Amino acid sequence: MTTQDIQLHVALPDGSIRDYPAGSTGLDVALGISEGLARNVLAAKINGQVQDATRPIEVPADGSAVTVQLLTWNDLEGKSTFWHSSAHLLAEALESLYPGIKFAIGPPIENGFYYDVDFEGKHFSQEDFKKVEDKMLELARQKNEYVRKAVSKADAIAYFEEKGDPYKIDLLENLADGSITFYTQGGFTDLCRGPHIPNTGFIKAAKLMNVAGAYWRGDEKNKMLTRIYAITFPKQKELDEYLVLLEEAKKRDHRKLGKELELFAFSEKVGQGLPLWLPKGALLRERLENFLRRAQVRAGYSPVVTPHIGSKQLYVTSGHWEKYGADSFQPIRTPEEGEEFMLKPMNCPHHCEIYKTKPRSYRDLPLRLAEFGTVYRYEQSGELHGLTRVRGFTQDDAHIFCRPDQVNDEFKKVIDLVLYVFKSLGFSDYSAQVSLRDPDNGTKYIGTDENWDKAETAIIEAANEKGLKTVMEKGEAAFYGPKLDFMVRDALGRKWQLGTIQVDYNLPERFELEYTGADNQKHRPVMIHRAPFGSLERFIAILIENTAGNFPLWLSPDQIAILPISEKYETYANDLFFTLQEADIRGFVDLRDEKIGRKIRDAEVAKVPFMLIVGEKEAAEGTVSVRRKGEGDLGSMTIAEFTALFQEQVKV
RNA sequence: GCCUUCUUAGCUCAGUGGUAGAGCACUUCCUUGGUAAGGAAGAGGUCGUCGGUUCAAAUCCGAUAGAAGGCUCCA
Repeated sequence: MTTQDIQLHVALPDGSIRDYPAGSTGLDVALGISEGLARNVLAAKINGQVQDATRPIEVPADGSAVTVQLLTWNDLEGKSTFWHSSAHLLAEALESLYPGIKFAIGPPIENGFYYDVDFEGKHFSQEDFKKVEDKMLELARQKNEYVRKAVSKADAIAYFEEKGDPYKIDLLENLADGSITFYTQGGFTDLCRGPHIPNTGFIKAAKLMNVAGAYWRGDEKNKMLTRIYAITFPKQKELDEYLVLLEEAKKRDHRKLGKELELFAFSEKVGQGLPLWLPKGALLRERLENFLRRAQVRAGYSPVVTPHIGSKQLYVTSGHWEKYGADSFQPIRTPEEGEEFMLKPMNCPHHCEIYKTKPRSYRDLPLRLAEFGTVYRYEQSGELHGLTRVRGFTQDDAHIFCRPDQVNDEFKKVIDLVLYVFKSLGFSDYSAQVSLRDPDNGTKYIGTDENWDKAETAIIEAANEKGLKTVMEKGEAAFYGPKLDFMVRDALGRKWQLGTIQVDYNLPERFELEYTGADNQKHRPVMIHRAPFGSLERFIAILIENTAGNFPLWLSPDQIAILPISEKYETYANDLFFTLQEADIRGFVDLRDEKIGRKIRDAEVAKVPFMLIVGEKEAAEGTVSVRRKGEGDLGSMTIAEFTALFQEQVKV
């Protein structure tokens, strides 16, 4: 290698600079470091841009160093490249098994990838998974290279016209000539910007996860395609581990645990999406409500109660009728007068009317009205999901009516409250999302641009001042105002909105809310809508999945189980039960004719935090033998000692 | 709402054309047992519902209800 050959300066992530001949690829760079690395390189990140590891790295005209990061399975971008290439492999397998099917898009996702396919009436279901997986692995073993080729738009269109792939042509319509590339591996060529892994041989394990319908371009007016979800791995062992992980996650599913722990149920007769809270679930709910009630008293909220129905006119005024009339249960009519009432889909209009019950002075503000308000919404049947998406649910709702100069401060106080709630319940893995309006879709919203700008600025400023790490999402706002949403994941990794805080300049206008200022003039208050839990139902669902049903002591429906060794100690057990009940400790006595081992096992399975075993010794000494769920025997102690231990652990 | 799949005892599930089965739970009896399942017996299902094909349907076909995974939606 002569000096003239060295033209490419590569800056590696560790800060070192290495020189390579012009025309070197990411793989060459890897080879220069170690052969092991070269075997594992999936793609290369060149100056921040991910590209094929097999593609020559462009030498900058000014001779400056190029930053190169070699991506492997351990990098998120390496994984997504791997899965993107796997999507092509899936398509190749499908095409060879079902010639003539049409392909739409096949992107990588968080866990794996999917490909949208038009089977044109051909049936495809889970029974076909195995042969597709086998075909994929068979093609993978051929170690076919992913070959990149730039094509003109005309040639690209001609190719897919010849092949008869209308979706690809549709995609091409929106692409600029000169930027179009094809990738070919084995016998399959796809329109694709790349990048891809070097060859199919990296893919050692493949599993189709499920099939689902998906509208072309996500528009329900378009044809529904078949979406095939799949995942691949560079090692069979990793697939096995992933499947075990999925099984574990399913055990935490709130629908499963809710049934097992007798927290809630659904009944066909009652109606879909309408949860029935069983005694234990209701207890849990009540404790959560009381927890927040106490926090809200400290934060200066005033509880209010409003009816479950409201005149349709109320919602015409608020704008909910116009925006969500079709998504609400239709109005109930009184038989004589023909008045129309709606099951309330929102509490805010009721609270606005409470505000209006008397003239308000600037001295009265902020006025914080809080209610555990149960609302009903006609959610699409296909969208209902356990407790996370239901048709009747209770919001821990409150509306803060304040002066414009109080908005920032009030908003920050609400952020504090939401974070306090999350922290108390052990939710550390949340993300904060600023949900803004979609500037291209004005008809979705009510209110003036000026008010929207004010509201959006207020949220962003308050979030920044609180040092919250936020992501901005356009088009996610409520129709009357922007939101700060707190998102948490469920056991299967799906994101749900829990807490929400919304600034609203619009409803005060619609309801003509006023207060008298220090200047003796009428002014318009600003509303902040907020719900730290969001909905009790959804919050509890996520709580169940986060804790796998092992609730903190203060929330446990049954905090103790008293387990007499035999029926001889029944009286002592019952006396103990009443004593502890006096100390506000809740639970039950297991009087079944079973051995102690059995009673312990059943209490453990029912996830009861404390087991109190009483027999001859305890009855004689006035003690209890304490066992903590998941930990085991703590030894015997007096009832007073146990009560003290309990009080220590029951604190929020 | 749309696509795919599923629905058998209280729960978890087996049973693919010849009129239903297991484990757990439940009831009764025996057992009075000291830190994760003591033993025995019993009871329990018009196989989601309605209709069709068939000599015969849990099983095949259609409709309908509910559930699951997605898509669209989500105040």
